[in-house]
Amino acid sequence: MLRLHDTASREVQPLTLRDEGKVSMYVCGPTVYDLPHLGHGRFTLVFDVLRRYLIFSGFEVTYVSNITDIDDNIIRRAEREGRSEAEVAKEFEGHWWDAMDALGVLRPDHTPHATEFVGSMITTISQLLERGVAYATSDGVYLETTKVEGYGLLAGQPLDSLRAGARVEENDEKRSPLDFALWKAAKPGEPLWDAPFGGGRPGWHTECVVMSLELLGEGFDLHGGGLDLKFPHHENERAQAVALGKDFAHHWTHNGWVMVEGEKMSKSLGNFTSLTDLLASADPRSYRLLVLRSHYRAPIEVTTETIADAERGLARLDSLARRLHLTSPVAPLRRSDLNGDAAVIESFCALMDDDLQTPQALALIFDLVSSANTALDEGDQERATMLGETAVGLCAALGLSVKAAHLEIDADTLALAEARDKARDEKDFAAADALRDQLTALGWVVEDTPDGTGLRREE
RNA sequence: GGCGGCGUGGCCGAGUGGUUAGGCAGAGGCCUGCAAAGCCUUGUACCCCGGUUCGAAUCCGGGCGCCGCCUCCA
Repeated sequence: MLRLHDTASREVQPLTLRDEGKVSMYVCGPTVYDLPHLGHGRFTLVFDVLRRYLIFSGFEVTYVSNITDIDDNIIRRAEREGRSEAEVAKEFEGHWWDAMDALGVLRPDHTPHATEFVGSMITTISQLLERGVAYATSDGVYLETTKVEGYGLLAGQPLDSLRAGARVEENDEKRSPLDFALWKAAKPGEPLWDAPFGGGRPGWHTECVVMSLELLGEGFDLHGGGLDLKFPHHENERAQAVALGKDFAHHWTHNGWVMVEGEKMSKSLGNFTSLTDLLASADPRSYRLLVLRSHYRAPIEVTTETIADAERGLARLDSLARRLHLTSPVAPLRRSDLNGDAAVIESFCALMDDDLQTPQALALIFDLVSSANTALDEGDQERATMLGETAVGLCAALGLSVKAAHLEIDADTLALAEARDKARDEKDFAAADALRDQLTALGWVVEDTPDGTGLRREE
């Protein structure tokens, strides 16, 4: 069974399952008020890899990831741009899915929107009030964290230090600085939902508890997100579940940060902060490779150099796929459907089962690439294909597709290639080289193959 | 202030008490008409100072440097 780092215990632990063979996971999604950034890209890739690997391992996975479509940032933007919150949310949710599709991140099985669950949230908040663990103030409803058993578990810090660092707010009705809003009373002009405790909107931490419990049920297996969510967001989700007397997530996993050349993130330095920009200017697969190349809990450095480096690594994979005419499966691959080098697949799984050691798993794949190329050079087509299929299959297990597909080549280009073959046959190398130059100028990379001039697009 | 992480060869980035990570880039060679792709070979690496040990980059102590969280930012 897969062993994964658990934030609550701060140890790598077996992922125990509520239902045998089935994994239920909830990953906190975006608040859609702006374009997705690199951090969004990383966490979605990390958990996409986890999900795909679980599927590869034969589990039936239910993956839930929410869209927060109402919050202060959305309200501010809507106000600034003179349009509705729903319009803002819709626009940026569109950008979100565009980016996810480009990254090859599988769509969640369920994508709850906060605004669809306000009724359930109101019910939940009422229950917390009834239980005496929440209280109303003039500006909303708060959870009384001091009444929650084990508050601070995920933060991993003594409550005193959390308290010491808590922001001093103008609201002195809060009984503890750590208490957080379950419900925010609407100010004039703000969108609101009616509730017994006054019109307003839900606080951020409430939606994920309500939606995860409603869609996955009590005691679901895994809750994930970026490192920054562990406190206060996940801490506060957990606090509500505990206060409700409900069994919440059994395993907490958080991924590390994205660094962009220290703190400088200006576009003038050539750094990417918007995922949308990155995806437009580089092969989207390069970001997945970059993410896989370091451990999911380690910080990663994203620069134009590291992206370019990953793109060249990709070229090596593509090149093998091209030599062997292999293509990646479209649907998530299962181990039982992969025929290949059994020993290597076994090693791969052992690495992945040990807290997702993707860097070593990649090393294994690149070793396969070398072996397959060697076999090809030695004329052992059968062995080369077996090794190549293993490599492509393991890439698929990580969600990394290879690009061997033959491109549509227009008639003019084809004519140039044929003319070059003819010139080469006639040993007219000056003419052949001139034709190659022409093709290069058109953006093609010319590679000689046993079948004559081979063409591929320059990346 | 409290808590936590990190410092590996030109770059990125794993790992480990003694044995080749891997990728990219570089050098040499093979293949090729020449290239491209591929293959082979190659690289004095582990922040500093002590200590433990037969042996430490890996363990312990100290130092230096960098970073994050403690603020509804993934």
